[in-house]
Amino acid sequence: MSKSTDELFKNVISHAKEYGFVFPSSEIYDGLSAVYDYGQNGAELKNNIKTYWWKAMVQMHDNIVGIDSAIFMHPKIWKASGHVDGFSDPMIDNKDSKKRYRADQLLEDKIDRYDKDGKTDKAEALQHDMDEALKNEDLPRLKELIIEHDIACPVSGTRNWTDVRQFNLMFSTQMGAVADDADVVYLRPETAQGIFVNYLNVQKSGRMKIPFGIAQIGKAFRNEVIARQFIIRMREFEQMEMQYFVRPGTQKEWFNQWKEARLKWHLALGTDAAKYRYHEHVKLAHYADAAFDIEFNFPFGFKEVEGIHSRTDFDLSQHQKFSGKKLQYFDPEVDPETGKPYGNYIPYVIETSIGLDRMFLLTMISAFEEEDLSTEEKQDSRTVLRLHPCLAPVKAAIFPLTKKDGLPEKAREIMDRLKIDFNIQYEEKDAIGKRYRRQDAIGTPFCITVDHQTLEDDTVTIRYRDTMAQERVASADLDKIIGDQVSWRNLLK
RNA sequence: GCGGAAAUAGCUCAGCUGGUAGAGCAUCAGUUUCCCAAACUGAAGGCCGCGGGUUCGAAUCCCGUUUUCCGCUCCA
Repeated sequence: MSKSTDELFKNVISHAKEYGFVFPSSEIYDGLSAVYDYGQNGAELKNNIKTYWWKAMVQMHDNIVGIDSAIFMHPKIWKASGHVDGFSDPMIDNKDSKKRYRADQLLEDKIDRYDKDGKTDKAEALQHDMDEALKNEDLPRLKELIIEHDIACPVSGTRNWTDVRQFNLMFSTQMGAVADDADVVYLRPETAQGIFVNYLNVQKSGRMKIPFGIAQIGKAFRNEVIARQFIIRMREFEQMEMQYFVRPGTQKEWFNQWKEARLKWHLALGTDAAKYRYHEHVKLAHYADAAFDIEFNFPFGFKEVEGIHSRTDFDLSQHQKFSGKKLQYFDPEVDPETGKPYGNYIPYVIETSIGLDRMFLLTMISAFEEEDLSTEEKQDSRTVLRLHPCLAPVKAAIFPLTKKDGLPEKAREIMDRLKIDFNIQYEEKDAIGKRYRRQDAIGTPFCITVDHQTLEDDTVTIRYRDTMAQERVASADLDKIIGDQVSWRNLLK
């Protein structure tokens, strides 16, 4: 990280706290690791990002509907999805090289080596012992096996191992008042499964025809081994996901379509296109047949903001298997090749999954500017958030030029009218210039000033955040001027 | 989880070799000004992250701990 981008990131974090966007959680108790709260302006900005996404995905597509599923789900769901097995690994660290390994993989490697050396009996014995230990979740036994079979760290070559520890990335809690193993439930580690298990409900009650999508915005929880870089990786985070159900064989086509549509959604906000890139997954997860990330160039490098994954029929098939309920779809459309309907099948799924908190940070970083306004006479600068007007927490601020002569009353009158449609702030404290700068800092696109002339002819000055230019307009026109700029039409058309 | 660095007012930071806390900005009240960081007067705000220890005395030295940042590591 270069010095200037490092500075930028630090400044954005300070700014986010100072102006009520993001606070460390439980700060008066020293904070809670990797958990953050959204403040008064942050909550508005986040809600606006959600609205933009929801409108673009649900409202603009007549074949996509939105749901809101519970965070608690049947524990079997996480067996079916692979999270119980895939999200909890026995790990061991080498104290010399500081490298961490999956204990079972170290043993697997050893088994392979035994096989290669022709020591098949040893290989079989170890395989048996390991399977036994894994089945019983006997972690100390796994370490014994590593010691017994003289396994050394591939990096340091030493046998100086820590104990084997279980890393489970899912948070668990008990359901029901009596603590009992049988009642363990997990906090969902992704929102997608809430969509998959409701796929049939939505399809039937909404009479959805393939292709169709189900969208959801919601919290997910992961007990990350390490969670850092501000709100990039949090233990509690929010996802905006859409699962698009398609006929098998057409997934490639839809995958490409969504890949492009999603990048377009990002770029519509006016963010520098050069900051974005696609990243193709070379090593695919077990459920996917194609995967692209949309990455953004954060001050600390390119990071995933959104993933577009072709998930095949893996999830629905798994749920059909584990639940015993048929999750197939009857497609009455005629296949031109066979002349018969496509009939019953389990749909394939294209997933678009965006991290809301990352999107929030991306938006803050892109908008943040420390602008030098110095002239020959005096030094001057301002901090301005160049947020898209649709996303700005406060749409307009209303100032009486002075605190007397009836100007505050007039200003309040205009505010009372505008606040029905827009989030408006009123300020009369301090000099006008200072009030402008305060609004710049939270990204308010318009400042409206009521002066003595307003009392005579009902005109006001409107000052634009980005250019700092002022214009005198009729107060009656404000609704339209602001309305045009903050209309979702600007992003969705 | 390992290694390194840091933590002092809302923010940015100063505080020397130990002697019970300071600046700028921000906040609040008032006076004055009135279209781009104005001035003046006053006020509030800190158990110096937390807990131990050394000492007559600790923001300062030592140990532990929490949180944050950086590098590994991890990342469905």
